[in-house]
Amino acid sequence: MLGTVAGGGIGAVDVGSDGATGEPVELTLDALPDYVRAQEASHAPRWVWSDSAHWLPGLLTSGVTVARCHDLRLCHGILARSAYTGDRAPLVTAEEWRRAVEEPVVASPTATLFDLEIEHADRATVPADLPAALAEFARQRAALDSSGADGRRLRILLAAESAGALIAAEMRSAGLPWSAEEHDRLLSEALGPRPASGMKPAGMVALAERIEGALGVRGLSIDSAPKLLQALRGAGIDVQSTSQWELIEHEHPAIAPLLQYKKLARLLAANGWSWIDEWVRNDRYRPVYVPGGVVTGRWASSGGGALQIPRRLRPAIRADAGWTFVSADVAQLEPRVLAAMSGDRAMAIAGQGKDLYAGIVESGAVPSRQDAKIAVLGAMYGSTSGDAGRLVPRLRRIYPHAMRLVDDAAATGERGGIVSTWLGRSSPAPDPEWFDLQARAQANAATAADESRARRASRDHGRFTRNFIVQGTAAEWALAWMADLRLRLARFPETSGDRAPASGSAFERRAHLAFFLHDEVIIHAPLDQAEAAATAIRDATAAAGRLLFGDAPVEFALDVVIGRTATKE
DNA sequence: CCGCCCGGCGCG
DNA sequence: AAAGCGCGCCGGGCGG
Repeated sequence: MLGTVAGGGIGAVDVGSDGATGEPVELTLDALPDYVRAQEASHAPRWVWSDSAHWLPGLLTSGVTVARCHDLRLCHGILARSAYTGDRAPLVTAEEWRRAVEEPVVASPTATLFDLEIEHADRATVPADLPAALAEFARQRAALDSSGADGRRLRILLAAESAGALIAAEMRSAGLPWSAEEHDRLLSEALGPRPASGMKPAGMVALAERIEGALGVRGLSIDSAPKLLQALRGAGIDVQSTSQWELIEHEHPAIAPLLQYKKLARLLAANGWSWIDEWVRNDRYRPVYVPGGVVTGRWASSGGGALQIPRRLRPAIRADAGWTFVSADVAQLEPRVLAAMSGDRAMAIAGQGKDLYAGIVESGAVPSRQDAKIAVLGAMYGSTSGDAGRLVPRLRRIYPHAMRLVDDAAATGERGGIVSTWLGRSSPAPDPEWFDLQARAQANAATAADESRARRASRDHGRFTRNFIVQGTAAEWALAWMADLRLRLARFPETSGDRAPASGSAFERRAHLAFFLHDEVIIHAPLDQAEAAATAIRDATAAAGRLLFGDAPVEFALDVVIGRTATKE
């Protein structure tokens, strides 16, 4: 247990596995890293602290890593909302911890970008002092004890969520190896050489001229959607918006250069040269990962768009000399998770082997792989029209258990109810306006418009809860996967080879996690540890499946690639 | 001038 | 004009 004490020092208390607390120790901030290092060496406790994002960056900067923690902020967020929690009342009424449920922490990227001092991570989030931490930990233990058999799943979820907080901080500390040179080369190839600041790259200027010529307009502001729309319509192109999926339907000489222009404009704005200047230092990109930042339990990110790096820039992810990447992604994670949680044997069998969609085609449900994909995504997202609307009912016949689970989740959501993931992360209730809308539609004075608005809101929320249980369970599977993998990698020997100067912590001197994207990890590994890291990923995949779903016959198929650039496919 | 919303598009 | 979930970020445009 770690917390601040009056006067600005640090207080620490040993917490036994039975929850018994020992004598408090008082430390100065400077003495903290050595204290934590010593505790790790002697008995590797599970550190209980207010907020990993508060405590860990400074420790990592000092070269200290911790094996396990219990993150009170993240765990409060789960327990205070979970339908699995027996008695939530004491947590819900703990006012000072409410932010943990209401708003995920988004660190200020500018404040913490290259300076991982503890002071900078000290944002107003949840209480960081020792008495508050002790009180909250006691509430959380009591909440778990009141949860009966569901407590087992919640405990797994809390451990996985807390491990995710460690991984997020460690990955930020390590950074993603990134070649600014390769990035610049890719940009120049697409856009032309870097222009003076404020100027458009030559590639975009040339396309703009072609677009103006084709539309018969001079001085068009292509970047202004209203002006562009007006110009398109003026040229006889009957569109309602300027989005690419609508433009692509029309035949006109302006369309091709316009679509190309939009691609380049996006690349320049989101990941152009100023992105490199802002986010890449010493061959490292250091995004802020936000564990639990999405209601479903997925991570969010803040700063540089870490979870939206375009595929075409993947070649800029470049391992250090003497190192390589081991990249792995899970094929069709979400449908596999759905098969497991619903106990749908037929769907599980379709997923035996690499490609679940091919298995669905073999089952005879649909004629082609593309149809299988549309049908499965449609089932999980709640599509009712188009190809998906036609294909989903076939799935309902062949995989009744899987479909029943998501259909029930949707029905619950349409009524304003709450659904939960496999391990017990629960969906937020609709806001009061939603219930107002439903009540108004039920009233005697309700108009047809009231009823249709209410029905639409109801369906919208049903699609949200339908997807919530699958996306959320996939997210906790991924957390369990990474948590297991992280501890396997931590047992690798430290490499004796040369290392880039950016390295600070011990975990960076062996194979370590460098990137995570929902169903995909990238490990940065010394060349001689790459094969072992690949094995660790495969072992972690099996372990995560067992931890969540026991002996259910579901396979989680992996694509593993070893190489110095982290390209996919 | 600032904050906010929104269209649009990148990722899963 | 998206059908069909979850995000973050950008620039334009608007209201204050």
